[in-house]
Amino acid sequence: MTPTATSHDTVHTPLTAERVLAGAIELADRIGIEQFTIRRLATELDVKPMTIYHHVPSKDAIIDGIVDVVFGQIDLPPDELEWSAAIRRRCVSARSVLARHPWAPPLMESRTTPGPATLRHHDAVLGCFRRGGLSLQLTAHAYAIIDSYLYGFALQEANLPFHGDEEIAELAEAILESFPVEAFPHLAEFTTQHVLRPGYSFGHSFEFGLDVLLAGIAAAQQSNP
Amino acid sequence: MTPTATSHDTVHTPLTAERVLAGAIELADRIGIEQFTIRRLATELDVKPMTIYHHVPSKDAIIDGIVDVVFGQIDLPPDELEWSAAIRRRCVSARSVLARHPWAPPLMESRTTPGPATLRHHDAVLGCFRRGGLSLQLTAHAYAIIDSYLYGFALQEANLPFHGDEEIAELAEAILESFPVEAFPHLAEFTTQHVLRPGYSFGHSFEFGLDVLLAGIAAAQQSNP
DNA sequence: GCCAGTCATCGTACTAAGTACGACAACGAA
DNA sequence: TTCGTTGTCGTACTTAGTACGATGACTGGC
Repeated sequence: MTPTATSHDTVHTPLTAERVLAGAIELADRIGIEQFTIRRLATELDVKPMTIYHHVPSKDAIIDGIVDVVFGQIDLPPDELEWSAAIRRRCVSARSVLARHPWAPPLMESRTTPGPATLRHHDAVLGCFRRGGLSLQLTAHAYAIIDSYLYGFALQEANLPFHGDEEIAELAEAILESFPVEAFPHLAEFTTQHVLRPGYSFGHSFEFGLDVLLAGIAAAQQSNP
Repeated sequence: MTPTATSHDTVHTPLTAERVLAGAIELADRIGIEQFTIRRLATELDVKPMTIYHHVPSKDAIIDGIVDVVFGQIDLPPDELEWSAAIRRRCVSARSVLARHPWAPPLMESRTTPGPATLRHHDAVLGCFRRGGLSLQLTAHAYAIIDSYLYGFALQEANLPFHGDEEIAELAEAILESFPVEAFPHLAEFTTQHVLRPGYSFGHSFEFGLDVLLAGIAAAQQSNP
């Protein structure tokens, strides 16, 4: 580290809050939120740790910020579609966004200071239900159950400890070997006869459940006009 | 701190792994998982930090352990009930358990080394679906969507930043004041016309959504025998 | 072209937390 | 009594968040 800049270094454009957040997301995606530290982020951004604090006030503010960025990545329900189709689109988009950021699901609903993209997102979803003719009461139920399902599915999907057919087989065998088959017969059956069969994918259930919920909301709307 | 034991101290029964886990749950319930540290737990248990490591190998093992304890607190689906009623009971029980332990929802599905109560729980739920006559395929969908909904709801409920009518009003006003009403009209309407009305409770939506999902699964069972 | 002020960057250091290592004391069995 | 066993703890190392203040580069006004 000579005091004069090493000549081969490309001149860095000054760090900004946006670059900090973008780097934070990239790092969290790669190593997980547990391993995510200011020091590692600094290395990633090619600066020293304290430099980061000139652009964001704290690690917590970074978490707030990246959650808002993720909200911004989710497609809003398109105005031109009928409400249930629009919400469906938004949910499918959200699931794919949350799958790209496995650290996000537990955090999306835990921030007490929502950012602008978060507010815009909630406003758009509420507006979609209302334009579809749902009462405030039913809108509340609908939003609560749809998002519960969405975040819960994303949470489970993000925590699947495998990402391919080989890994799933390894893990399943490890768990199965940890207890006698007679102790948990249904778990053993389910694992060997279904999960380990080719073609199994947890994600296949997503649209099934989503459509059940949307149909249930639509039915409630009919029966209570 | 004289080296000889102060005479008025009641003699401590020796610490055990169970007492460590029980204390950990109590502490996490009280101060949250973020604030939960080995050092604080030691103070709580009236021992020094390193004593804890004679009964559990690491903080991570404590997390594994308390998650398993929480699984053990959830009622299993009763054998004598029809499958959907039995699953319903189990879900209602789970929701109330998870509400008592707000730190738990994000962790329940993220452990790679499930404990005995966790395995027993999953085995019982799978067995309930199978005894009800659901195919393995439908059982997989059913379990995935029911648990997504359950954990998602618990996650949202655990993260509600208010716990009474006054707090909710405070927070809502703080959020509403942070932006012009015209910017997010639906959010403003929803908050002032519904959330702030007496009698609103997020939790009221739980059984509505749960019943929609159970009915959807039953319908799928009929149409594909 | 010079200078003072501004601003991004960073070095140092403090505090909190997880936990490895080994000392020590209390207690039971030989 | 003695020795081993077992639970308890003191010390200390490492990693992490971040407060404080210094430093160097860059800028607008002269």
